[in-house]
Amino acid sequence: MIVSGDLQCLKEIALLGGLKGPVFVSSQSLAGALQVSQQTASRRLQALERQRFLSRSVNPDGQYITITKGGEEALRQEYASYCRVFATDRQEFLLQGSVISGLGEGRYYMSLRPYVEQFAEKIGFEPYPGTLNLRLEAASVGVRKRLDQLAWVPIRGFMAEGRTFGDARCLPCRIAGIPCGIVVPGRSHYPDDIIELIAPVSLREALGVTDNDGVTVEVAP
Amino acid sequence: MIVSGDLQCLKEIALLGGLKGPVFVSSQSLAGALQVSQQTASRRLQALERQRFLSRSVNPDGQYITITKGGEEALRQEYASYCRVFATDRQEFLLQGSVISGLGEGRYYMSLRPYVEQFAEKIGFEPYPGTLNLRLEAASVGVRKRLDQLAWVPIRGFMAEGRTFGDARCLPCRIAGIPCGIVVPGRSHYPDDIIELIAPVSLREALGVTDNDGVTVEVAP
DNA sequence: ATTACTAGTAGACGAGTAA
DNA sequence: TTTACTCGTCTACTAGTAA
Repeated sequence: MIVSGDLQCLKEIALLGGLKGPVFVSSQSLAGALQVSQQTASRRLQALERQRFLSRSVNPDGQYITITKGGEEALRQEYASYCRVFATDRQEFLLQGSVISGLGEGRYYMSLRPYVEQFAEKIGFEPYPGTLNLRLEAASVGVRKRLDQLAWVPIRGFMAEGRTFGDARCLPCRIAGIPCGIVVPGRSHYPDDIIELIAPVSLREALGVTDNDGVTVEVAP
Repeated sequence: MIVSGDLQCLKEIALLGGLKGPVFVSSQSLAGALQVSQQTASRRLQALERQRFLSRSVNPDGQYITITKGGEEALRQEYASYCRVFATDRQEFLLQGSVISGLGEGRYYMSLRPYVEQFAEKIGFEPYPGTLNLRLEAASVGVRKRLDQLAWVPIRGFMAEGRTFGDARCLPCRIAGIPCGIVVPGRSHYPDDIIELIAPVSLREALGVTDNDGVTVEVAP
């Protein structure tokens, strides 16, 4: 097991080209890059050599360093860890739920021009006047929560007819290839297990579904 | 500057999902993963919290940990290093955005000789005094983040007229064949969806664009 | 210039333990 | 069970310096 300080040193040499061939380095310059003393850099190199992560030819005016197969292996392992951390960006989320009846509010809001225009501009389609409400499976509720980390599109509220229409946010997604959006009203705390969807068409018609039918929503950030 | 031991700890939490949301961890289990004592793991968490790389809610039976923006940035920086080490395939990135008005600061900075000379030397052109600001499409914001893994050209700050002008970095790119550069001020936390561009000519004139017009930026490392 | 030894020491470590 | 404190040990650091 390589210690993190040594690994950091090995990475620095790799950045200088130590994987492709010998690089000329002084313990002084390496110390600068690692923000440690020259002595510590020197000791790190000795340690890495002893563990056979690199090989050196030490000269009176510097040294030529090459990273060995073993060293490359150690670096690749670390690289793989970071890939796993950030590969989640391309991860796909699937939500499973069943159709329920809403209160008809969706239809009202989706007919208001200021909202419609924002959706058209920001999401890429004019929403059909009406929303599809889904009750999520228990297993999907956790997934739903993770969606909050993604890049939702903000929808601004407005004033009209003497009242205030609040902010909202929308997350683009797909159902059976149809572009949709999960819409969440701004402040009101929505139940965890209910989502409301907009689409350019009537989803009930396009999918041929009615109350209690199962639906899968795909979110691919 | 985050020390390597702390970074290793932060990475471990990221692997457990600390970037997506709170993860439940005990210092004991973390200690096992890091091959250190429970006390050391606990100390690492305190250090990371103090440096605002993560936030915690500590309970009598464990703790919920979330990695902050700052922590994610530190991890991405490390990831970027490894990407540079192992980058083999050259891929092209396309950013789509629309022209917005800046605050006129770009014009000021791009008229300062120490900056101008560095751009001329390192990027290959003298920047026109003024920058083009773009608001990125939602879909391009993710692409923008990935650009951080490429090899940006560092621009050093300087002192003049009794004040300090900060570091910056620049990534060469093209718009409609015109060589450009994306410029990001050193430390200041820039909005994710805004980029600032320099070019040897006035981009507004050369492209014939004005506010809200769409522009495509090509980055080919 | 270099590398890397010795010496002295700051600080990181794990053990024990309280809350 | 937890977290995280104190404490004693010893590692790992920097400074000085030889080759």
